[in-house]
Amino acid sequence: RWRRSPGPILVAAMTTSLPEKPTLDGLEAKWGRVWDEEGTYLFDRSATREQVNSTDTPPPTVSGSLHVGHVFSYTHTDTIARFQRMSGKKVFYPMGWDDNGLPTERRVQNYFGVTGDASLPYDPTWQPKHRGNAPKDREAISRRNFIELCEELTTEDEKVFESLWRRLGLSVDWTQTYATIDKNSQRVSQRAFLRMVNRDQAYQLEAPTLWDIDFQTAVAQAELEDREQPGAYHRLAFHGADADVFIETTRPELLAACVALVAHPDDERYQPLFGKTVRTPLFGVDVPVKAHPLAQPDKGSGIAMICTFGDTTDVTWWRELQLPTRAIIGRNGRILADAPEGVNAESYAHIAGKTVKQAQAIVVEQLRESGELIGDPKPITHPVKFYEKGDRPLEIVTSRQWYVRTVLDRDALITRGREVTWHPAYMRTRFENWVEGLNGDWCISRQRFFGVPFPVWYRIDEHGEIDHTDAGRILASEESLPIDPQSHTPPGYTEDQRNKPGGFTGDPDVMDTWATSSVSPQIVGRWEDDNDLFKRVFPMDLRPQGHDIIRTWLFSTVVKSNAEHGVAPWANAAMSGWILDPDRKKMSKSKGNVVTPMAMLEENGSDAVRYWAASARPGVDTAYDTGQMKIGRKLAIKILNASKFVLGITNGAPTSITQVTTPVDRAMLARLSALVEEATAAFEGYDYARALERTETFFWDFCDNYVELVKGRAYGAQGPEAASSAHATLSAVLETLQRLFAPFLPFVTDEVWSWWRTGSIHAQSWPKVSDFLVDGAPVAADLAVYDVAIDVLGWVRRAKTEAKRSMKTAVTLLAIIDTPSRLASFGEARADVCEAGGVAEVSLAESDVASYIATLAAPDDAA
RNA sequence: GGGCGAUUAGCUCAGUUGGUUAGAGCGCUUGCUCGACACGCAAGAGGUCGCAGGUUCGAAUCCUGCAUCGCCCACCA
Repeated sequence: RWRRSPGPILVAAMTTSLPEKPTLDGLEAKWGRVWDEEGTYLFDRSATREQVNSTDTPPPTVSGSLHVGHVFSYTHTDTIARFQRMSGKKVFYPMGWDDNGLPTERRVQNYFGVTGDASLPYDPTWQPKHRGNAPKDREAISRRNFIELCEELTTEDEKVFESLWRRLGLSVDWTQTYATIDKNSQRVSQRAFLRMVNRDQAYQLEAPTLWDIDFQTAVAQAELEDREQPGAYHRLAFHGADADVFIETTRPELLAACVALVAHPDDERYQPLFGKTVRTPLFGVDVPVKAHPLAQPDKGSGIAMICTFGDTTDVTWWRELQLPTRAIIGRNGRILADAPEGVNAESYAHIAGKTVKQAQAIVVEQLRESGELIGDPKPITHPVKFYEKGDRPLEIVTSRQWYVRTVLDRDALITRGREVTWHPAYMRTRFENWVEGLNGDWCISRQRFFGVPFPVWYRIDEHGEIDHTDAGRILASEESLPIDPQSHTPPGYTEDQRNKPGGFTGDPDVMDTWATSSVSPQIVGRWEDDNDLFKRVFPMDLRPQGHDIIRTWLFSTVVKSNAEHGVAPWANAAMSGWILDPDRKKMSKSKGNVVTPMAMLEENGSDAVRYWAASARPGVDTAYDTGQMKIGRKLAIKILNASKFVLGITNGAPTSITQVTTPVDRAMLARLSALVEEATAAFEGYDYARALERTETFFWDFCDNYVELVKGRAYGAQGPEAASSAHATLSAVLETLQRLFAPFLPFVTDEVWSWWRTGSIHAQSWPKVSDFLVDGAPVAADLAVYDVAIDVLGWVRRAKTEAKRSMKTAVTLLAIIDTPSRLASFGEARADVCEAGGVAEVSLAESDVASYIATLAAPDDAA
């Protein structure tokens, strides 16, 4: 088999030798190392705010499993960061690790087989007995031992994440990393908290709170989700002075906690009862009948029992109607041991200590016996509130918690949201829906171990009572942060006064994970610790995140920024979509269809995976699609081969677009300029997918049509000047395409760039329309020359294909019938078309309708 | 109950202010080893643009209603 090798002259003139057989293998390791060594992505902190583009990178939960969705959305952000960098911005692109909160605690519990117990003393010599595969029965250890394990494990997890991100080619500045539990983050969270307390934007309150009985902590409205659950309407008889009143309830076990009945003020059926009392069945408590507009006449019997507390409506009624409290559910979800005052102790004794579920069965049985249950319970399914990570329904218990004001600031928060440009724009509606639907302030305290503590102590009076009032509260000074009130001593006290009468006690709670994540811009910008840096990066340019956490992370960040700075925290918020199974269902672990990201990268190559991710338009849910990755891989290989070929012809020699003289080449240059304009506009609108798609389409056309068209001329078939025009055009297009692809395919583009240029392509400038001006003006070009040339070349190809003949078959005569204008355009490209198509002779004829007749050489002639 | 998306070829999706025969890739069919690339090249088949009305010279695109799917929110006795 004959194959021509590159001539010695070409090789000698090469600035860099081209590989004989280019490959994608090993590019991730090779270029990842170079970028790291050369500091390609380091932030230049001497830049002013105007010169900076800053990204508020989402800190992934390191204790969670690595998911394909991470790779997907972080790639989107990376393409934008790379575009900004090439556009001349000093890019501030940090990386955070969310090692805060419950996911970490859970993972530590399972991994080491331990459980935290605040009552145990710290044991510095203690060592875990298990690492992975820990048994179910867990060893209780002190809070501090537990936290040490959290830190140990998250450090390991962070390494796994970082290696994945590097492999994926994120252009993160790896000197700018943070963890949501590190000292800096703790200091920023605590400082932001203290300032909100001092401005009365945060406050402590003992009140009914949504409570997870398994995690034994308060949870916030934002962490709730509804789940359809089976239940049943139980019709109960309350005893009035004249007659029984019937209510329907799904929670008969709360009967002992009933404090009133309520009906709508306009409900004539119950108006006579308002102001009177009725006696509860079984427990024999006299409760008032009240009127309230929230009561719905068409629901159940139209009159409801108010318990403390069955749901959030109960809390509203209880507060607005100023009802007494008769709590019966404890923090562990079991019925309290002692009956509330006035409740029949004998009946109560049956349910004391039982779970809610057990208590319900017992109460129903007792009601049945007493005849106060009317008929059989009617089964229904209804939505019940759950903590999003929980397994049992939430209860409402009274507890002391810290809150951040949000309800009163609704208007300001909406305004802040409108200062942000949303991508896609309709996502803003979700934010506004959420803000408008707020029904309480944001509860930020959690009764957990691993998290940022509240920098607060409380005085203990001489009777041993903790003083939670303003006077009794001791706030840490900002200079002392971060502090842990469990191990640090407040000013004016000594450690031996801890938890003693006349002494002090530390706030036992930690902040909700979102209370820390919500200051991510302040954390990465080192607010108050390095205000010189902060003012160069804040407010930030971009918050990328998933649309599922608009009500949590996005919302809470706006709350904090509004409270502290009075501005929106960023100019743009870009929402990425979900990753779905190939069958369009949301990917889930339980279905066993989760692909590990590292395996995905290794199998397909990072550029290919990035191509798949970047092909999805902003905010759109996307199927996991290896087919799309294969296309990306083919594209990357094509870039290798096309670059090798073009550089083989042009020698990699420097060229100038002033050498572009041939009409076909001028048309190509004009098209290239239009591409740059379009790709730039797309990127500026955060539509990376569009920029990629346009560039890709252009590239394949360039390879299949333009290169084929000018190949002969580039080899010198039409003389040196015509060849030089082709060389200059090929070089300009190749260089521009390499740059345009760089944000998407960073590995292969830096590889091909290195074949003929020095420095990383990622440090080069993004192409500009002004790059294609000659003497200050766009290149004079007739775009039709290229279009007609490609049309005619297509006809020649079709004729050969339809005849099932090889593309090298000669065309003895090509008759072109077309409009005068197109025939004229063809004349400008005639030599290239004939060369590329193997056309010996052309005849032209005018007509309004384009057509052609191609006469192919006889098969024998080909030989 | 309120809101937001989506619905275009077998599959995954473009279609940017309404404008000539609706596009791409994958898959499929038929061919082709021309001086880069078989992880390639060429050509081809394949769609009444969810349904029903309306506006317009002209609608995948604008308006109204409906259907299906998905998501967000909701005080759910």
